[in-house]
Amino acid sequence: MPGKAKSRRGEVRGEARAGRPAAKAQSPRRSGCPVSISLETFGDRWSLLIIRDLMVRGFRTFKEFHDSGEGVATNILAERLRKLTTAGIITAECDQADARRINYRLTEKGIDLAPVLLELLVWGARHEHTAAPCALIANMAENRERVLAEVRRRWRERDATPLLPKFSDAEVEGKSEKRGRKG
Amino acid sequence: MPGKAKSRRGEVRGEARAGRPAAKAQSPRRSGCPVSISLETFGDRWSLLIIRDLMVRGFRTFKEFHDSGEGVATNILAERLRKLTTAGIITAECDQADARRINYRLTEKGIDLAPVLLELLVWGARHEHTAAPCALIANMAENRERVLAEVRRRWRERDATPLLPKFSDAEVEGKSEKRGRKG
DNA sequence: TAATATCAGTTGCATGTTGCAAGTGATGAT
DNA sequence: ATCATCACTTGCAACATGCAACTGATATTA
Repeated sequence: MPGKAKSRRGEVRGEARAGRPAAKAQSPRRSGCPVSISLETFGDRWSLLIIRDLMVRGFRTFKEFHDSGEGVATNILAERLRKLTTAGIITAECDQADARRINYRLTEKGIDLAPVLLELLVWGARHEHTAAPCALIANMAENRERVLAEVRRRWRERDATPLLPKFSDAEVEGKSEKRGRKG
Repeated sequence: MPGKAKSRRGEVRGEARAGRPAAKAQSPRRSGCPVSISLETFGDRWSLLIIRDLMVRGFRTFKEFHDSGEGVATNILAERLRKLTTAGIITAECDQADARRINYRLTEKGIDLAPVLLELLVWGARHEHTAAPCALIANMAENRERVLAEVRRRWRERDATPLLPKFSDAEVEGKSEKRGRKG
């Protein structure tokens, strides 16, 4: 079972420190705003990249996430998978064919993050230098409903075919200025 | 001018450490994925909350952000405002009527994050215990285009009327289980 | 004009988080 | 039996965060 830590530092802490992000549900210092609460649940970089990889790359396992090219540390990856499982955004199940492996999957709650990921994708491709093909992203931006429906269909049917490839790292430098980009 | 630090720790660092999120544009370890790059630009919790406050609460000043009820530290707030300015997501201009104040504003690039924030809001209200009125969020979810158009209109016309109130902290506990929520 | 308050930060330091690299235990392949 | 693989755990160094006090500039008040 993932995340079965023998002990955790800070576990015996008293009251949560004022101002520190309330990672635990019972922390008393928490805004009631849905955006704030969402960010507490999954808002860190690595969690969102795990969700991305599950959603659009068809990844399922710890090793696939680790080899995504983003440079995540194994202890952080393990910790995020545990947190996302606890939050009910993903599930973990042992691979029947290979007991070493754990297969992760988005839950209903998790797949509902598809619109968030799609908007991040569209924004990033429009405003930053990326390795994403312009035509591909433009098409996704024009057909949001269709893309989201397809994301959901692949999730429902456990179809691991990637919706997006792994974008090369090396292509980012040297791309021309984006149209309309300011600042 | 905001963020004009006398000195910054880490500024004389050599090569960026492998695996550390590439906060600087020239870092060599960066995925080409738009989602990953977006998260590097503004993906941390406090940055997103600043953008939220500019976008839907009509906040403009350092003090307003600080008093948002989220518990942000002043050094972190100052740092995030500087980074968001550098990234071209917000601008800072001195208040003509009061030279002590700096008024922050979303840029074109920044207001384009409205769909991301709206999806976070909708997801959070649907899947977590929040203090947001259900009818209000349901209405926003049903009329995404209209809400986004209104967000843009208020931005364009520098209309600081809040689109959303500050949700109380105290209401989060004790709300009934959300419909359809699992985990 | 002097005293006080406000604004936007800065600072030093303690604490928490992140990430490296080595390592572990269970399992599968040879 | 040996080796490789998978999903982690571990100890520790480096970095990030946040507290509380503080600063300089500016506005308000007496």
